[in-house]
Amino acid sequence: MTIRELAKVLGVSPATVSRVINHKAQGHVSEEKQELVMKAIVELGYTPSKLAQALRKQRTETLGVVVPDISNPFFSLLARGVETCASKHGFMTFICDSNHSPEREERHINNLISARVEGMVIVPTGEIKRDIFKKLLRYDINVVAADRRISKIPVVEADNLEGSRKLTHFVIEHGYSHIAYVAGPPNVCTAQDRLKGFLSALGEYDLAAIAVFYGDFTYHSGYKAGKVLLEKLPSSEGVIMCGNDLMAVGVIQALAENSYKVPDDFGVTGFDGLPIFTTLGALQLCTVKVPAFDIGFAAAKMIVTGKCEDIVLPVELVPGATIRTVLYSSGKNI
Amino acid sequence: MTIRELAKVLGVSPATVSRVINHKAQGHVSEEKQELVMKAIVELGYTPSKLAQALRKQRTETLGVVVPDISNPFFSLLARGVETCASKHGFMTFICDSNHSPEREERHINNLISARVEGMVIVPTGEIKRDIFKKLLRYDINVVAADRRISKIPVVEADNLEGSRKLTHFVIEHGYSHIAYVAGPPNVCTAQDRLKGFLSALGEYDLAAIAVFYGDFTYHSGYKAGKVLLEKLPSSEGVIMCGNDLMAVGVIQALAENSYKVPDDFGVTGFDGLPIFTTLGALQLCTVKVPAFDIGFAAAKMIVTGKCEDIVLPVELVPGATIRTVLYSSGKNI
DNA sequence: CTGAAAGCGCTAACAC
DNA sequence: GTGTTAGCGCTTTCAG
Repeated sequence: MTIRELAKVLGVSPATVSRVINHKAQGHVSEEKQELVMKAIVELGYTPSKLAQALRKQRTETLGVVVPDISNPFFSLLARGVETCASKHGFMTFICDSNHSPEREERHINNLISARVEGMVIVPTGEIKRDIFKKLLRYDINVVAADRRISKIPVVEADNLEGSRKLTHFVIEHGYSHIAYVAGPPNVCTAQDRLKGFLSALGEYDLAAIAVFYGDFTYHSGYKAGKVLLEKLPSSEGVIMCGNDLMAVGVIQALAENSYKVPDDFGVTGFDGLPIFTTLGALQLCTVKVPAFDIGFAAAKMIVTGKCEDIVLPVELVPGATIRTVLYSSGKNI
Repeated sequence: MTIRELAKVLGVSPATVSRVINHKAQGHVSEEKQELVMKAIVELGYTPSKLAQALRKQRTETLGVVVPDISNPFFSLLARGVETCASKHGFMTFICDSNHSPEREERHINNLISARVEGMVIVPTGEIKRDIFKKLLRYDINVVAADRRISKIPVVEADNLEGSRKLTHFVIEHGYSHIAYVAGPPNVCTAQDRLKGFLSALGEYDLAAIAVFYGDFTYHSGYKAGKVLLEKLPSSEGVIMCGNDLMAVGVIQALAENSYKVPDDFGVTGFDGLPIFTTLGALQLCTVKVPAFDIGFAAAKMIVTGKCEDIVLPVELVPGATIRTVLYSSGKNI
């Protein structure tokens, strides 16, 4: 069923049908023919081909979004933000999963270029190669980085540095002075920003970290960190701050297996503030809420509106119940 | 940059370029010209337009998948399964989020038809309307339902009935005889199957449920159920079985707020077995693992291979640590 | 081995 | 108001 067939059935020209499909009938197609066409469209189940439309109009009205792992609630929320904004502007969205692999990421980007998306938002696994840039430019496709900065493309990110600093202040002001940190991977800028914020806040109080453990943002690495750090921290006045919620949950699990209670024996903090984690288990995680949906939404908006300036979104401290007040513990009065 | 421009630059015909792009150069294009073309492609950053290709070949090699909520780990895992299988066969995937709304679902299906996807997998929010069916047929688009059955289209689902029955046996054999159930929404068949399996297993032991609470699969509804059921169950020998993990976590939270421990005071079970939940908090949830990824993968495979017969995937009991052994409690010897 | 030409489904400029 | 026509970027006969 093509526009031509439909036109033939009705005894009108394809142009007439096209005009009503595209809402350009106003004053160009008689009322009666408009109704005739519209009725036939629903009766025959005709649906215009976006392919042909896009080819002709030179506009696909599609967006792409590439995330490292769609089954991670943070990224799927971000993707949802992109889709929501895109949909609002009549765009369709290709959601792609790079599985943390630069190769898969590149393949997806190429696919999206080939699909002639009008723009894409990427949570990048690393820098973007020269030849990819060339193609993007060649086909006039806007790219914006979400959540993580990379060179030469605009970014929408959260204020991880400030969030981490605030969280650290909050912890210190609860009386903790023995603080260990479980950082995310060194090659991911969000992880670095959070670590930096932590260290800078520590510096302001003339404190030093008991230990810094490098994980990879997974539950498992948090669990391992928990096991290791257990030996370095004094129970009942120690706190383990984590680069994200998932690792915090891993830490809590590790502590639980050694019969330590949170926050009675150890304090624990996370980062991300995903609904799924903050309210999970018996207690509310002390964390920082990063607006994943908003990041995606803003990134998509950049593309559809064409305004491409960096955006840093504020974050919000979630006090939770996984830290407590520590009093005059090791002779140190805060 | 079109194929014609590229051809002109090289002084060859578009047909020649097309042949090398489509790997149809074997014996049709001289070695030297092949290399010439391939070099030019990377140097000029030429990427063929899938739009034009699809229009001409009458094959888009794209799939669509519509899920109720992409930020729910179960569905994003399912979507990932679809995407993985599709990608393996050279297909691109449109992932759409219906947000549990039949209207949004319909809009997405229409968009997918318009994009001329070769097939789509849907986790349906309800039945599919006649006129949608007509269009699907008109454009020869295969649809398969994933996770939930609906009329007249093939389905890939998990064996919820049997899984729930097994889980209930498992619980009863641990000595529990005071069992409450938190069901999912009545209009979702997975919820109904799980409830049925539960009731049937109960019947085999001549037991009756203390109470059945209807939730909606959300954390919040589990939480509410927990608060309510607290008053109906005897502590230390009661168990609350839930229609999914998320509600189980809500129940655990509600219990915790009333200073009840799991499994010491109450047993709790879930359903889904998502990695994110089974290992969360201090204890491993007793649940049934539903292969979300495999469901999506199998559904996509149905479409790309054209074999469309219903599939029921087996599920797996995860013992966990949220139930314990209850001995000869209320005079009832199991 | 290579190129010319037709046409996939649609829209927009132009005629009437 | 309406129809005719050309052409978006590509593939694929068909000739040579």
